[in-house]
Amino acid sequence: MLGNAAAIRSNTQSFAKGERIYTRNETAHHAHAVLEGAVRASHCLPDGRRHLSAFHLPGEIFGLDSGALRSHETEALVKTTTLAVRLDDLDREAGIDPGLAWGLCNLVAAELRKAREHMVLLGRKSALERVAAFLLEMDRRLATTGAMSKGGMSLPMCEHDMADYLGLSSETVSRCLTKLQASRIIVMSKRRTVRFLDRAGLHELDAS
Amino acid sequence: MLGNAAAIRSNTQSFAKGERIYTRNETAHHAHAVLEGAVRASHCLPDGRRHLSAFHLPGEIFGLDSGALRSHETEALVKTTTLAVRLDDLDREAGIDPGLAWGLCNLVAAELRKAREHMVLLGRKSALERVAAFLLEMDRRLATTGAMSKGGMSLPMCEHDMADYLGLSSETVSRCLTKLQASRIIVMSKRRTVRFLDRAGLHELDAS
DNA sequence: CGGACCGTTGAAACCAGTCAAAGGATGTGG
DNA sequence: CCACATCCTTTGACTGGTTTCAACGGTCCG
Repeated sequence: MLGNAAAIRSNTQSFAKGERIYTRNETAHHAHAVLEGAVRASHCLPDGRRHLSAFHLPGEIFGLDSGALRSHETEALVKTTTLAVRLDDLDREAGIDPGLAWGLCNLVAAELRKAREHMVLLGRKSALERVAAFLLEMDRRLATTGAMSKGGMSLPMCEHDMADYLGLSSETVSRCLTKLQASRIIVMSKRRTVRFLDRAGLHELDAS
Repeated sequence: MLGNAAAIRSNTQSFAKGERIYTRNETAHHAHAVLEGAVRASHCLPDGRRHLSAFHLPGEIFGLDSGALRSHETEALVKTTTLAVRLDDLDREAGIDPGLAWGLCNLVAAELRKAREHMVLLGRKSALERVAAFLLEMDRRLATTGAMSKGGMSLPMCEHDMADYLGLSSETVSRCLTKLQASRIIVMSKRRTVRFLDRAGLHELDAS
């Protein structure tokens, strides 16, 4: 979807675990398509409170939602490679190629729908509902990648990141995961590895 | 911005207070530019909990963020007129006119940035911070319209709608507004009419 | 082997939700 | 123009889900 047009320069970039990809208020140079790994987009309040507005997983795109300056910062959660596309090329080509511009518009619109859905979670769901919804979301989005083995789904983020994505404290996330295991709805054999025992039960808890 | 191209049919539509503009799961036919009035976008959970993902005010656009089917419903808060643009025309013209497609893409991207900022509010701010942020947001967005008279800013939505937008209960919104008045930061002379006494104090409470 | 990070669990405090009641505003129809 | 019903707003008392604080064991990595 990105980088098909000949006049758009792209290159793969690699980021180590924890490495910053871009920072708030920095000039935006590239959009990225995640090839491998995982990325978090974080917003901080002056007093240090943090919120993650998105995770970006393989096959997904980020860094398009920019004015001239970045509104948030992004970091690699694990070793990550992206296909980086120069925004000035994209801007120029999108001004010429309507198919490209319209395709990008629909990508961003889909992103907006997801964001609005997440707002409902943040505004109206209980802690257990949020965690259940999160697991189902990750299951869906990781399904296409190598993160699903027979042992279960391997999550790339720590519980603190989940908490900041879900508007909870990390302790509450831990308690919810413990409760889901006690209810025989999931099992976590290894750290960050989740297997569903009762998917219908999860959907019921999700409440959406 | 919308409807400039000759081949795009548009017409003004009028909606009474409380009238539905479109419903969830309905086929999307039009995008709208608000000419006058105000619109709420609402999402409901199966058990009746409601969340408002956006208010749309004069000069703003909504209904672009759609796949084939609407993901949420929209209603007029007060008597509202919109410029309605046929989505099939838009789709066809955007496939031809790159300037149009790219302009729409940037509109949607701006919408996405606003949505992500609102997530921070929903995920990490206290009730008082949310209400303070809301008042400042409305002040900014209503500044261009006739909603600002010498008596203050006239809000088009009730406190229940504010609550569902901010992820609070309407009682909590009422208590926060009362507290802001007791602190001499705002005054509400008439229902839904707010005047700022201490704008710096509001920004301080907002915490962003 | 040591240290930082991660995850778990318990106890206590607190913020916001819920329930309830009452008064005020708005709009309708007689 | 008034009577009445409905919706909106405010306020109090209580409840409870989540956060906070703290401590501990486990894991990963240098």
